[in-house]
Amino acid sequence: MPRSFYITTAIDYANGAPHLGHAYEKVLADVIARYRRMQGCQVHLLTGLDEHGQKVQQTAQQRNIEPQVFVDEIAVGFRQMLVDLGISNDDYIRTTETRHKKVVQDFLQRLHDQGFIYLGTKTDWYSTRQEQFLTDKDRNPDGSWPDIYGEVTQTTEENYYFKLSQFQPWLVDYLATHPDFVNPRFRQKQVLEFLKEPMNDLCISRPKTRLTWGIELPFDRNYVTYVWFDALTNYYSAVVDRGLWPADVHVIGKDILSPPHAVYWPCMLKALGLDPPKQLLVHGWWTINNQKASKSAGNAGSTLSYVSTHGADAFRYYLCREMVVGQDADFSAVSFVNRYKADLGNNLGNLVNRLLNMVGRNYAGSIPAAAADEPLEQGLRALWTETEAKLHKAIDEYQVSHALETLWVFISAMNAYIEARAPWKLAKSPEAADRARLDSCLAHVAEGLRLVATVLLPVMPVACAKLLVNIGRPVPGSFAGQLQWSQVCTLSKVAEACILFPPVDLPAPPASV
RNA sequence: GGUAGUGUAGCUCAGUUGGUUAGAGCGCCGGACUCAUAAGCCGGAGGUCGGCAGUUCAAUUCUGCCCACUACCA
Repeated sequence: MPRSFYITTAIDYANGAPHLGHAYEKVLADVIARYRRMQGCQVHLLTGLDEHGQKVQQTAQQRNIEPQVFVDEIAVGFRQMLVDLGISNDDYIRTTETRHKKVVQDFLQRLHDQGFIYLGTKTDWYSTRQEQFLTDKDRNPDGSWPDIYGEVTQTTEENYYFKLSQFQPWLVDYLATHPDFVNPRFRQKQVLEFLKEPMNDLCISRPKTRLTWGIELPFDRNYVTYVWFDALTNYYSAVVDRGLWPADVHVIGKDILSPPHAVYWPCMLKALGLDPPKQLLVHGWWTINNQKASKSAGNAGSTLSYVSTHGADAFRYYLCREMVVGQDADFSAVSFVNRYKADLGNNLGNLVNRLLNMVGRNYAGSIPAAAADEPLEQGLRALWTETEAKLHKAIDEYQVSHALETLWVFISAMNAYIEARAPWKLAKSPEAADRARLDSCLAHVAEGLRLVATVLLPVMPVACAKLLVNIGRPVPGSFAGQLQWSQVCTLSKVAEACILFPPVDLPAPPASV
């Protein structure tokens, strides 16, 4: 019985087009999912779309269409992005689906029955011009309201509240006893810091007079539920029939760690008698040319164009290599092109072609068996053993960039190994010993590339499959028995040539991007 | 104002459970080579590891204070 592994991304909010942040989170989750699949886990990768709420309702109104029609349109764009990026999600949940609504209502009813939800009143200041509630934070320093809000009136509104505060002691204790709940660890400290202050109960409803585009409260038809009980529940509603709860990892951005994922969600689950997710993997934000990615700057979407110019694999590699999970990273045309040319084209792609050409020239395209075994060969094999160990460690900590860094040390070493062996000289030697060295050289590079391509499949599925096929090897569906240094490439027929990462002439990018 | 993170070579960043000459990639300079996507290899220049103080035989790594930037909170 293979171990199951349930991993999710945050669901994207259906207001606007997909951008780099959306893309990265999917890629990171997908790489982890593919890696676990190769390790033999029964993986379930979930992503989806958050489709309710004020903004969606407003935008649909402005366009004079039904909200459902609007989100259906948005969903097409987001799902296309998944296809473009090669994301291997097993499911796609939309919060307007019946299967989701049923679970949300079931949750709400159960909590209401058990007394965890109550009706409360709250007095607020409301700006009719901005159609939003204001807090003291919005005031001018002198206590007056800024002009942009127009007339500000005091309103009293009844809403339903979840007794969040009563779970605070439990949560503090849970975090103390589960130091790996939030990865990276320094993020967990921030959550604990947040929990030093007493929490308020969580408002979970909006009256239909203000918001109709949402899931109706099962115990009061005049209200819909608001934001978190709807959005967070997707992780559970999508797998309710599969018995996959609790999730192994929720991949999220740092902006929605605290309080939603680290506070609301575990407390909601606790109240329902369900386990919290096993871990939250929190990534940072991308800047673009050292500037905040934003819709107004128009820089966030344009980065996705590299998928079409350089391929999804290169894009995935760049994102994984450049961002240390947890930290912020910067996306720039210069660094993208550098990574593409240097890491992918020169170090890896060119190495493949060196091998194919030499095997073609000297062995009629059939990989020789290793004959000589000297310190150069032993060194390369020892480096692989070391590389593989580091790689697994890095991936287990979800530090994909470290894993790739380590792997490129090995790729570099193969290039250096070829120089040291100088097969073009060996080929001209009449000595039998030199012929044996030539055999070994090409056999070792072939085997090294097989290992690299295998272990890189989760990051660059298409390019690595192509690499394996071009050295005459099948594409494995599992790591089992595939990561030891072996002689399986012997007598494999290689392709004549293979350009994995061709030089790309870029259309002159806008100077600002 | 509080809390956290970051501050290491020109640029982007690793790393150091405290210990000999601090690392990588890119960029730059020089060299040798030619199997290859003018790729690859070797060598070199370049750093008071943010500042100050403390602990220690020894600190870039630990502690305290300070400075700068970022994020969250107020």
